Amino acid sequence: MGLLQSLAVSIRFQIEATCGPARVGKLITPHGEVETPVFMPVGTLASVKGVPQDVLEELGVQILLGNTYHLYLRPGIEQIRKLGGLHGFMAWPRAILTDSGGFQVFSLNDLRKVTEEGVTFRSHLDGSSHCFSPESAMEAQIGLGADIIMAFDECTEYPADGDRARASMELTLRWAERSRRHFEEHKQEVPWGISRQGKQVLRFAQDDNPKEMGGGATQALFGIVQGGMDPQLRKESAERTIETGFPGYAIGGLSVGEPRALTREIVEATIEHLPADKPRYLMGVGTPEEIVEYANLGIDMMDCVLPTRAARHGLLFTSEGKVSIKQARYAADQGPLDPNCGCRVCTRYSRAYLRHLYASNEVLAQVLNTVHNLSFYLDTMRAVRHSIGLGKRACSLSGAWSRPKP
RNA sequence: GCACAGGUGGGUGAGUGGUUAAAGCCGGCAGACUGUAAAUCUGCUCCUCCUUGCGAGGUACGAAGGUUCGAAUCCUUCCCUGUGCA
Repeated sequence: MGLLQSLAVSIRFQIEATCGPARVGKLITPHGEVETPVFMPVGTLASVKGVPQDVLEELGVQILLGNTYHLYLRPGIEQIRKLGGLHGFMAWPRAILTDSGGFQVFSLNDLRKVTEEGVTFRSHLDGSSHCFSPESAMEAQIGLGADIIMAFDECTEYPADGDRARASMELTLRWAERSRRHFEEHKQEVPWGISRQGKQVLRFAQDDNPKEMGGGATQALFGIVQGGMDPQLRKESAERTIETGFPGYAIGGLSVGEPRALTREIVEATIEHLPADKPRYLMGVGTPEEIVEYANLGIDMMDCVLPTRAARHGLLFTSEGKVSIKQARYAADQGPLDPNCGCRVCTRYSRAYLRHLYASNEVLAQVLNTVHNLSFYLDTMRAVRHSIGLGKRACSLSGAWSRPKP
């Protein structure tokens, strides 16, 4: 691998304590430190649906996800680049990770065609035709300017037979190589992000971390391990992705409809082949109990639409289990959503009010529900870091998660 | 009092002789949601029974009668509601 220089300063990962396979650490990015294990809320369209950026900051969100495919279609990469990159555009001073669009190869099943070169998509917005290749996905992500960007991969569907899983894995490996090559040749400094007034608004990065990152930090490109549900393929995918060389590794292709026990099995089978000193990112996971479980297994980063989407659908996660706030039983319930939660929603509003907002289709229902769910997830991860830091295996905020509902 | 228009399941509202226990929507109940085509989607929602099935009975479209093989749908009377005129 001597041909390609190793990356200039992009991110650094420090492990501070471990407990078995679990670890707590710091991911130092051009836009601040991220304490790991971390849960990353999903903000596909440069927005965590329903929650303003300042509220996200107050909740303690340290890193957000954005999506290349969606932002490419609207408002367009060039537009965002001109407006200060994703950070400047959405006025988010902390870290951002963009997904490459690889997942849309999977989820937009009916609207795409995969070839060696890349993927031809039909826009879900207007039906227009677009191509994504490893190179163009890198170009787009360089334009967006997130701190961490992802290799362009193919998320293997489930179920997939052995031949299909291997072929898909091989394709992802070739795309990983192309992604890295293109990125190395074209990578740029992460834009600080410029506000409307022309001032630098991203003071956190500027003031608190200038020496760490030297102000000239580049983006970091992570590789993605595929291999379907076959531990052998996973091993091979991990080893060969590592050979290509990335500052962090993601486990992709899970949470695609397989049984949960299998997800865990594959995570364990994959994780043992990933380097201990690099961040490990499990993509698309999971429920509150799952994120705890995976942190215990040594996963450092996770993201999932579940807390935000479920919130908009009236499903709330609490220390006492799931609460479907839409139910009429809460119509006169004056109690807090979660008596053990200190979030701004639980300390201020009643279940009856939240239920009313939901039933009335008020936008505020989505806002408050999302704030609570994110708060619950972030609290859970804080507790996990605390426990692992103390050398204890983390446990879920409540046993409710592992108990069957009464 | 007269003239029109109406009275349908928890609400609203289709249906004007037979595949109608009765569309759709709302409400109610249950469920799904895991790198966001998702403020979305899926069931169920008269009663009883069972072998839970495009199952068997029973009720049901203001009330009571009638016509008809068959009526929410046609006729008669009554009750009620809205609008207009006195």
